[in-house]
Amino acid sequence: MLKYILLGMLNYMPMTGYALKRQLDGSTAYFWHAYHSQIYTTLRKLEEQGLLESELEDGEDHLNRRVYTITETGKAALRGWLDKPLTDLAPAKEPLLVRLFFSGQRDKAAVLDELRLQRTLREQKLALFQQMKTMYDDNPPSEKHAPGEIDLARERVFWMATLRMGEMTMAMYVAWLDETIEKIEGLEG
Amino acid sequence: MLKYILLGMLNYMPMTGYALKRQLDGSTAYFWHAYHSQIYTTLRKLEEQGLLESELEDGEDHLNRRVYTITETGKAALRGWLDKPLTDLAPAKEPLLVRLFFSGQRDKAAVLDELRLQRTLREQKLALFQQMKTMYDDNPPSEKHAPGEIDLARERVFWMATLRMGEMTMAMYVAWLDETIEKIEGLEG
DNA sequence: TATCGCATGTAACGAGTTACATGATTTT
DNA sequence: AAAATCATGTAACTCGTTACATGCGATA
Repeated sequence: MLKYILLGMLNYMPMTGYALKRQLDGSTAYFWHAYHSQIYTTLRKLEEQGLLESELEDGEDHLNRRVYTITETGKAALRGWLDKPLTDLAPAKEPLLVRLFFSGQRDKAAVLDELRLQRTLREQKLALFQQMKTMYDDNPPSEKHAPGEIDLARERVFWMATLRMGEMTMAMYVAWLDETIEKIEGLEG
Repeated sequence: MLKYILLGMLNYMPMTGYALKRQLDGSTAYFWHAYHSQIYTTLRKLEEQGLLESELEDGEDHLNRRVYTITETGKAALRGWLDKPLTDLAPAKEPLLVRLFFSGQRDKAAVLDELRLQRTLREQKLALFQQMKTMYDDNPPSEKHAPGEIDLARERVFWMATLRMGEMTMAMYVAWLDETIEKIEGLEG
């Protein structure tokens, strides 16, 4: 999956591995997280496969900045992947729910502490998403796009949809935690 | 993580790998999915580590049924894990959002088809969760539990909370899809 | 007799995580 | 002078996925 995220990002513009890491942390990390170690190795692999090309940027500073550019083959691979729709649900992986499922024999106070901490974390994320949405709304890309160029106004609709999902997910999670905390508080012991 | 799911399940009663697979598919799979191949290999590993013991059940039928039982060491490992609370958010992995993020240059109709299919799938899951909740509610475990035994009524509160999460997640997802589909329908091209 | 459900496993691969490792530049 | 940020990578490991493989018993 990371493969296509990298191709997708480099389809907007050439970038270094480091820039990609920062870019991902500020956008796709909310629905697909990756470590820098995996990013660098995947970039090398994609270059070997001919989907990317790289150049050591020898500017004034002599930092070893390797800039990756997507190739035509890479663009085709990205398009090919996007053209094959998802036909099933992604298998869920929710550590907190695993823990809660088996928490019947745990100390009630400990469970509540854990849930309340999670509530705080989710609420922080919720605030972050709301802030990001506002930032986006305040900076609309008013430029008209040239033919052949990427239509940023259109892209924004899709990016905003993922942000909105983040917002809704966190709000739902907080609501569920409130409900669950209340139910567990009602238990004896 | 699967390690603790298996320990958690076997903490209720001894079971075969096959039974565990079915058990998981009917409960924890909604927040932690696993293939049978991984279940069998993990069970072997846990036995090597002394957290489980197994016996070939030589009953009337000569099916090679290997029944796993949790050891005291296994119970301690499970408790130890449950006692260490989660202090962070699980990194998200949402393939649909990855695809949507990079779908700005895709054919509008193709994107809508994909989202509508996902809507159907989530709605089916939603109906399933609601049905499961009703089933649970109709069959309350009224037996009093003996001291030292597992309090099923209490367990149920935790199990129901995970079911409720499944329900809320799917409802939220459907609502988000409706919203998103509408926005994309409004785009030109 | 053919297929379905029960029952168990291995092998190869790919994805993802954690830890280790280095060195330059910029800011405090 | 120290700390933070920029910048890139490797190695070992664990986890997860896909495919392959087998055989019994019950049902259709």
